[in-house]
Amino acid sequence: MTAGVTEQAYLSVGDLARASGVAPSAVRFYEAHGLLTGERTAGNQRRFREPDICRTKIIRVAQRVGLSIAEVGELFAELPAEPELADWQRLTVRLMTEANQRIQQLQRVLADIASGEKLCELPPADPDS
Amino acid sequence: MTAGVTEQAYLSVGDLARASGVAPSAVRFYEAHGLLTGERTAGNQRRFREPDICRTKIIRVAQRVGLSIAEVGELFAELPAEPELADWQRLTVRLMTEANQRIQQLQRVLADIASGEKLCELPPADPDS
DNA sequence: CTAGGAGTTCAACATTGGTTGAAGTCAAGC
DNA sequence: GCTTGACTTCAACCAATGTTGAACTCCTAG
Repeated sequence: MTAGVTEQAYLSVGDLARASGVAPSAVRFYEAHGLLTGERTAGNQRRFREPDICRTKIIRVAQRVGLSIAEVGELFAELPAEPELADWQRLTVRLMTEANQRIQQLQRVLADIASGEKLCELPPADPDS
Repeated sequence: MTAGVTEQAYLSVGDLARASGVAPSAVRFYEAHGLLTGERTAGNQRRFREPDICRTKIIRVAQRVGLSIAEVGELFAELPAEPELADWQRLTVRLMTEANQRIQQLQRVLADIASGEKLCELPPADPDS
């Protein structure tokens, strides 16, 4: 542990990983892809802030929705430097919209399957034989 | 074209690809992974049958549902050697069930996001300060 | 001050679902 | 019987999403 998380608002890679339920390697990966922005200590170690726990959890949720890392990046790109509650809320609304769209896509697939005799005609009983 | 598809029920890779809307390389890929089973001509070329159009279309639909190639393989493994209408229907029912499960998963994600203050506590206003 | 856990970078590997290219073969029409 | 397009195999490559390992540094407690 880097420091009592409750005392200081600084999180090492491991702290953030534990707090948000991902592997440390994933945290580094997300930072490398611009989803998280770490400051560095004099000794070149990453130090995150509590909102990064939020960001990391959002990444996981967004992935469950079906977004790629790049898409999460676009989402995060709309956040201001110091996001406020309203900003996070807008983001979650966008996520929910996305989720609903994926649901609708699946429902279209369902409809396609249901009308599926068109997809899969069995050899249509040659009228000549 | 290998032969008038209407005259003979034999399909080359290209015939099957055109008929089911995938690339020839994808057809070979599916065969290599056991989703399609081709006979061979004396000259070592693949020859498919009309039900393989059906199988190929099902592969695409299953992928839209979110199944992996391996999962489609398991699905196909339950088909008898000469599937009848009822067999195909059971398969499509399974696919629709799968699709519904994915929809439910997305709805759980939606619920998780909606209850999302838990996910993303903003710095919770330290009571000591 | 030193040991040991946690951090660093970088490269390689893994998986999924194919595509692409090279080098060579088949088949069908003229 | 030859040309031409479609076929064959095999290996390499692509993108996404990380994980793993090697080699090395940091930092904190004792």
